[in-house]
Amino acid sequence: MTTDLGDDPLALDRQVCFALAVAARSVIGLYRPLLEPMGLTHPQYLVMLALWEREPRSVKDLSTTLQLESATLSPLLKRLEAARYVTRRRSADDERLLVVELTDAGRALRDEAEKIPYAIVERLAMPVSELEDLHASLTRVITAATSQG
Amino acid sequence: MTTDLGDDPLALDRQVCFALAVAARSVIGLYRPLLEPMGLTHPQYLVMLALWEREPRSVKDLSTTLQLESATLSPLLKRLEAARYVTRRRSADDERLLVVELTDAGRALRDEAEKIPYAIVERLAMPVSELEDLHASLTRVITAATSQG
DNA sequence: CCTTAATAGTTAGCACACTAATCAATAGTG
DNA sequence: CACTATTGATTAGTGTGCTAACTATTAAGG
Repeated sequence: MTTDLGDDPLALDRQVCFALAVAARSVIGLYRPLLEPMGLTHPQYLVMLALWEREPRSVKDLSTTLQLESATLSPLLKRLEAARYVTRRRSADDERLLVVELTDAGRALRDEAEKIPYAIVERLAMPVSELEDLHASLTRVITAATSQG
Repeated sequence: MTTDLGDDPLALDRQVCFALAVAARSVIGLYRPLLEPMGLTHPQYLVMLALWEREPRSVKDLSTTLQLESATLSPLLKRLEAARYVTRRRSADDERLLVVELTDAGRALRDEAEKIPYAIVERLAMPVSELEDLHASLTRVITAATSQG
């Protein structure tokens, strides 16, 4: 028994993957002008969010938390280090681990960043409840897609 | 009056942008093993979907439809041409326009692609109704984010 | 111990995706 | 008709994001 996806399963305007890709790019585009004065890209912002929550963290820890390959994080973290927002050093306990820590400048950036979520919600001009519904729905998709892709 | 976003507006697990980015990457990752035997990446697949719907299309047309910059599409279309799935030629009416058309091989690929949506829905193991809700929700976000970002 | 396997990061290479700059063709205006 | 602005596409440069191959460290087994 196959699922019924209508007469044209390849119709572009029905593809969830297309809507996901466009929505992600659109929303990230909303962050661009807000992050640019802080000298951050969106993925760098996500790393900073993780570090503002808990610090220090290893690359492995960031990789698990942000669902990014260490191959992606490596150069990104080097750019954050060049921007003087983080430091990178090997752990004394386990020299395989690279420990990422915020600098004072990186910690100070948090105050500035506090404004961003409000600015985004304002620009989206959507009820917060609908954003919460969307978030819950996305979480279910992530679980489904990563459980045994 | 400011919107109430709770006690920590920067909490990673509440960021819709984070959920959007992870969901998009996760779902696109689901397509990878299905598209790889066809020699397509996910953005290339979206271009093919657009062309299977209507053909020929200019780069400008694809740019509007897929919400991608022509700077992104230019090299992508050259790769699709190298793979013998499309042809590229200047329009006779308006030589600014580059006309993209499917080859026979590109058109034939559609039969193979028909299976993909069903394979994805099966892998996601989510009710189609919930995917439809998500799609509607994403469409509203896209409208909100692109209306006057 | 010593070999072997597992783990953590880095590097290289490919493919988006964006901005900015450029170029050619067309459209609009005096 | 000539001048200018607009439009459509390409190129260059930066920054993800992936896989695969590699190095170094640690853990596990005989």
